[in-house]
Amino acid sequence: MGRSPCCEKAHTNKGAWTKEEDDRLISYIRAHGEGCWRSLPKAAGLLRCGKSCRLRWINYLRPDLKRGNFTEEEDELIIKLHSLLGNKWSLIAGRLPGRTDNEIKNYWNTHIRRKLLNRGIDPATHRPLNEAASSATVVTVATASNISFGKQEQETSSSNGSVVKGTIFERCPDLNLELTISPPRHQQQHHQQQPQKNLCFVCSLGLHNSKDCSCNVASPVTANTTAPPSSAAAYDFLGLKTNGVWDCTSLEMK
DNA sequence: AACGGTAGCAACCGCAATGAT
DNA sequence: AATCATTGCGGTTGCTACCGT
Repeated sequence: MGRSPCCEKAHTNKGAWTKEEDDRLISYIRAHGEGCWRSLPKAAGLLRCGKSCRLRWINYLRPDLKRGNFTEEEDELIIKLHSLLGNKWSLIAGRLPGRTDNEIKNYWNTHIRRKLLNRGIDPATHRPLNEAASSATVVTVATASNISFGKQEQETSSSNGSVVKGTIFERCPDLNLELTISPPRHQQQHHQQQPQKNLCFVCSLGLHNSKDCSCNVASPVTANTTAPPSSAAAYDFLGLKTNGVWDCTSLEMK
């Protein structure tokens, strides 16, 4: 038994959005807020499916979007986050205020991939191209070994391709690339006003009191973040192990 | 000026995850 | 626990603008 279609395709528009459709969607969401995407098109008088409305709003009509070129800092941040998270575009987007997952994904595919290739780096593995080619090991986007927990790891690659430590950090030593746990976008808006402590990567993952902590912040970041007891759990938390109760998606509190 | 190739980006599609019943 | 509905994500497609010949 197949899934029911998300909308009556025969009665929906497709393709580029018109100014009038945009206006209708904006005014409806301003009046009623986001959500109920399935019923929104009918209520807003749009001949679009809910998914299309959601995509249009999230990617282009949201008022908090930052349009325009990516800065060099954003470039490097995306590269770093991609090395940690892989193609988790929504998570990466969560670390770049005003940028959307779709925008970052497109930017990655059109600009950053080429940029990395020009540097001689495999955009998929973030390792040198010649080395990536010779390595028999499939290196997932975020090997546990290239996460720095506030310590400068200087180990270089081994011949079997198992370990490359700190390569990205060495390339961009000035960049503050610490990940922080954050709620989804709509929740972020409520929390953005609150001042945030400067947390190290370990604490940002909820691993407080860890021996790897470099910022010595003892209390949890948020009340509903349960901290795994060790840095090994951080690897799980990032989805670096296979059976993930702790996987990348857990970075967003639902 | 015309044409073909390429790059960039908006939008769609299918699937997985999550929530509700 | 099972099923269905809905939402969200990532991969892919297709259109348009730009550039070189």
